[in-house]
Amino acid sequence: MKNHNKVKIFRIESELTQKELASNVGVTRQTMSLIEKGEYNPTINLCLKICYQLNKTLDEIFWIDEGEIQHETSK
Amino acid sequence: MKNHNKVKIFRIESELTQKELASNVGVTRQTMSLIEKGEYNPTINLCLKICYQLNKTLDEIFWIDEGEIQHETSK
DNA sequence: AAAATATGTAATGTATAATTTACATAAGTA
DNA sequence: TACTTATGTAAATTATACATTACATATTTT
Repeated sequence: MKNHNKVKIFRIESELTQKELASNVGVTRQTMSLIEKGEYNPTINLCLKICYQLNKTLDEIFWIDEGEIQHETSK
Repeated sequence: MKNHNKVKIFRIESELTQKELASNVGVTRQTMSLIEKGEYNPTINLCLKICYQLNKTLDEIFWIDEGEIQHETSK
């Protein structure tokens, strides 16, 4: 299932590059790229670290309403 | 890093057993047990499914303030 | 034009989330 | 007493999050 989130939006607002954000939360740039594109399903601990860096909450960055879930069949 | 959350609290409020909640979100009872105990670091998709079942948001169940993080050295 | 920065992505490897099977205990119930 | 229900946990396996290395393109800067 695809995983939209608002990481890219808030990262740019914070004037951070993928590399900087990735480094700050302890993952690689590639991992951050895939998370932004919704192609990885990050763990809650990593989501929390991203929240702390971007000064946002889980709901602000990662909440998806139940009706909006993208299942594999709809890609 | 240990992963406290309020899954157990809200599960009991919802009068669900571990088995029922696990089955409803598509994991095993054992996995749900470990998540409740903070010994697994679930993915955001699984967290969202748990939220939908318990009618709560990510912040209500999984938010942890940055200062409250338990690192492995403090266990 | 050349060099540096920012991002995308593919292939392979490693760490760990989650499964499966199984056994254990406590508490309620027939 | 036996039987069922709810939970904890351990060992072995599988699936997948994430790392590593590498190469690509577009944009900016010198």
